[in-house]
Amino acid sequence: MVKKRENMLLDNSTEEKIKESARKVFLKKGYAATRTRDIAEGAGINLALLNYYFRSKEKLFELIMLETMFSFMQKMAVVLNDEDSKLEKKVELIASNYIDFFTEEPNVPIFVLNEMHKNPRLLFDTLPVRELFFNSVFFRQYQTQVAKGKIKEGNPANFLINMMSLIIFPFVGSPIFKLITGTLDAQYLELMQERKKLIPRWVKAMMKSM
Amino acid sequence: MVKKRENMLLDNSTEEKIKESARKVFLKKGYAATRTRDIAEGAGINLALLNYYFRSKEKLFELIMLETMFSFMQKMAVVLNDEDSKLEKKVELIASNYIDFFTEEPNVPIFVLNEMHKNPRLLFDTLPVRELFFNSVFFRQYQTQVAKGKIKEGNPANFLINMMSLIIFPFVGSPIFKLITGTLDAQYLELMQERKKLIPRWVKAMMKSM
DNA sequence: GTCTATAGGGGGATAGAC
DNA sequence: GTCTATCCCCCTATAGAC
Repeated sequence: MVKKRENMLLDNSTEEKIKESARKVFLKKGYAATRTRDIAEGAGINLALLNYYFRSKEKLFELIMLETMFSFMQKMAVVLNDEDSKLEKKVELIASNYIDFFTEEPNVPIFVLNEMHKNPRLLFDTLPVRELFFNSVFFRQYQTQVAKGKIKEGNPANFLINMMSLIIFPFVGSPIFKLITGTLDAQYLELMQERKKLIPRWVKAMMKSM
Repeated sequence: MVKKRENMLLDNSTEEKIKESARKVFLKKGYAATRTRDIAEGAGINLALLNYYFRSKEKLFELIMLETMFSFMQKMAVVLNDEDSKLEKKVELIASNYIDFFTEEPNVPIFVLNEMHKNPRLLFDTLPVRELFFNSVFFRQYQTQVAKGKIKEGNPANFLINMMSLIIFPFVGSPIFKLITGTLDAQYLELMQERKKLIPRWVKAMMKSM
């Protein structure tokens, strides 16, 4: 269902062209403000053809959403269950992966969060996120650290929330942060790169004092 | 321009009823998905009357947006410039104020962030946020701590970003976090309350190791 | 100020030719 | 598979009566 990036780029089928265009427009404008006409135009085809392939705007949207969330989760899942790396290294990898991902696709976070907020059902139809997290090597390692007293005992939810907040929110709130700090786009991206190394340290420091 | 809450609640004028309804619908659905018919219905008046008072959907939206952002910023501004409290106390107050605010109005953060992302111009037309922050007592205190070596030297932007991330993101990503951690709505709100006290500690711990 | 009625346009979806 | 033409609903905005 979800093809590899290489295949997608080589695949010049009409269906793929429409999906690429749809992805671009949906991510930029959100579901409600998107016009199927714009998607068609972006794909270099006709409106009728869009409906021929995907039946409706809604169906096309759900497909794009599913694929986007899947790639979103997958980035995490791979790292979470790596047996060879330690907890701190995993935090570093997660931060690094997501920061690279969002740097290339800056609209993904706000898009996913917003649509999810409007329609939480979209979440349930996807993946067993809950099991994915609690059965992970990552979580087991976290618990070990707590048992050893290296991480102060507390709600594990806070660990997850804090880590993801530090990684994702700077992208979600970028317009405000850029304005307040008077940072240009290029500088801001540099800052995000620096944060790859800082976030693991911060997470570590925080968790000692929960 | 922006009236006090007490006045708003007592003010039963048609104009105010429309604004209240508009606020509710816009916050819930976002600009694009909002129908002026729904606003009118919610206010118990007719569609024509809405345009009589506010000229257009867009004008009404801009007004609501402006007021929302204003109250958003004001919450911060008051604390930032308090001469009597120390830096750590300020972080505590900011966290506490925002968590209470978002608990009452859970749609505000994602709404503001999303609309701002779609149309960053909305930001520029508001307030001199930049000056507000850098000329604040808060920022001066931050610099003093850095000079004293109590906060490790680093980009001040990170201080702001991290604090706001820990405060706001849990509300923005609530659907996902609830799902992953298997938390019910009431429990999640409890968690947010607990975070009022935890966030200042975390911020402090982080800033020692920038 | 408030209403009813309607203009006017936009957008999603389909029929039907090629 | 792909196009043109068109349907039809929905939504914003306004005209005009009260």
